[in-house]
Amino acid sequence: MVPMTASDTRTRGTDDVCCVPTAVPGLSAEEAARHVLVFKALSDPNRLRLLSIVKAGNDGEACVCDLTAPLDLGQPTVSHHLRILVDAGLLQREKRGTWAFYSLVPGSLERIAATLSGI
Amino acid sequence: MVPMTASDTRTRGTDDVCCVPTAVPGLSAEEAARHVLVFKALSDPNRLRLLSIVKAGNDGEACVCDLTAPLDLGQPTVSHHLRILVDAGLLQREKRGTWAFYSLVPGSLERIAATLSGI
DNA sequence: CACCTATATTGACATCCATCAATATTGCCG
DNA sequence: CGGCAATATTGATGGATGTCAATATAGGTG
Repeated sequence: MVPMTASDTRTRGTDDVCCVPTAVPGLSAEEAARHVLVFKALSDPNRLRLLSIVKAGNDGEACVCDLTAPLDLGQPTVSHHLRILVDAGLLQREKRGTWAFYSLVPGSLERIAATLSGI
Repeated sequence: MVPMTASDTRTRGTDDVCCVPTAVPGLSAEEAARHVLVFKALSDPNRLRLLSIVKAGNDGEACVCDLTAPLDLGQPTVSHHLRILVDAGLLQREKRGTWAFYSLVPGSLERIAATLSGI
């Protein structure tokens, strides 16, 4: 194998060399672990639908009982998903009387889009 | 409980009613299932780091042997993650000689950002 | 062809996660 | 206070997933 340093800027082709670590390490393990929390929250189809329904709801909010029927899921499961979305910073909860109303955290989706660019 | 139709535009408060399905159903189950594939691919810290290293690599590409060491993972595991990223449409693979070079699919991150807005 | 290197695939295993049933909590109303 | 309605929590369970060891494939070189 031909030796090749990290500062070598040649494009590597078939007859060239490989396995030269780049100078830029990319995302650290800590940054990656932080970013992944949001994507994990988005990694369930029912949670995507929850976000969608909440966003489309009256005044941009919806209560749990609005969300159980369209998803064909039990109430505890919906509460579970909502908790994950709140923990990820995507939804916020406001209790009014017996009901809990969920709404999008302003700017949260835009913040995720920015995270994507920074990857 | 006070009856309330779906076309009622009042804001629901403590002394009001709940459980009125919205006219707009939000994301369908099929759309959600399709969108979730990409977010699942982004839901692993090592895969985020792979994307980051590939993007920062020389000519925006990197081969598998560039990726094994910084992640402290075995080569089969790295290949496994790369496959998931390719299947999700985030990376593309080009084989040159013995080596396989991976690079970002142009516009893929921007497309995900657009997906987020459409949720 | 024989051998080596880089990458991919397979199988096994431990862990995580979505879901539900059952139960607890909270708040309203009589 | 007693009861009811809405939501949250807990425990259990089946299925998905990340990881590795072992093996297979493909391409280059002698």
